[in-house]
Amino acid sequence: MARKLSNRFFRAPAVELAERLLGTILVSRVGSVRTAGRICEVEVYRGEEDRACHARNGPTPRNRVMYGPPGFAYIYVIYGMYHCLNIVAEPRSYPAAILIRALDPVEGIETMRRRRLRGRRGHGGPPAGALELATGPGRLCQALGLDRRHDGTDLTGETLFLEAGRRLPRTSIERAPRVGLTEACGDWRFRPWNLSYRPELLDGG
DNA sequence: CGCGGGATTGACT
DNA sequence: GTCAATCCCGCGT
Repeated sequence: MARKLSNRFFRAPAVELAERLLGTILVSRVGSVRTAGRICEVEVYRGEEDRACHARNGPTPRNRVMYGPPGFAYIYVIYGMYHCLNIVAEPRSYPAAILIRALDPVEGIETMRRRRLRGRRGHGGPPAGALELATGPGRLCQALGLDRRHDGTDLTGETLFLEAGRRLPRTSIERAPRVGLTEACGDWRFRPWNLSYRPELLDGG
């Protein structure tokens, strides 16, 4: 059994935590089923001054978890039909979170497939293209069975937690601007706070 | 209380 | 490449 990461792991500056999250295994135990994937893309949202961060206008009912201690899940609804999972970073009262944008599935893959099919609009027939299980923040929440009820979950608990994985060398981490931001974010739009790696680096390459 | 918009996705031209 | 789905949030009134 892999080592579950303790609260100590989360106590790091947000960008550093984002680097350390890459390559770890995110595990959910929802409905007594275990599903897990290796984190391969994350994004940093940090501080009220960050115009892309949900805390940009101060504390609200939605973002309250971001103002709490690190190591908790901040989950919100987006576009009325998807959810996004974040991991709270930085000390209490400093709002910051790491958006989990993509996983490489490693466990419970049939469950993930079932949840993704059930979650599709229209409950339609077979997918036209390949069914992406956990690439994309909305998709991975579906695959892991996460929704608003898991907002505020302690990531050292039994429902949603991390297991140690391979720590990536900093030089193998790709840095890019965050995805999906508008010009209203000003220069914050271009900060290279999207972190990812090429999965083949962990497949033996 | 109304209204604009969103850290997305999937279907379609 | 375009565009609709779908609804909660957060702000202005």
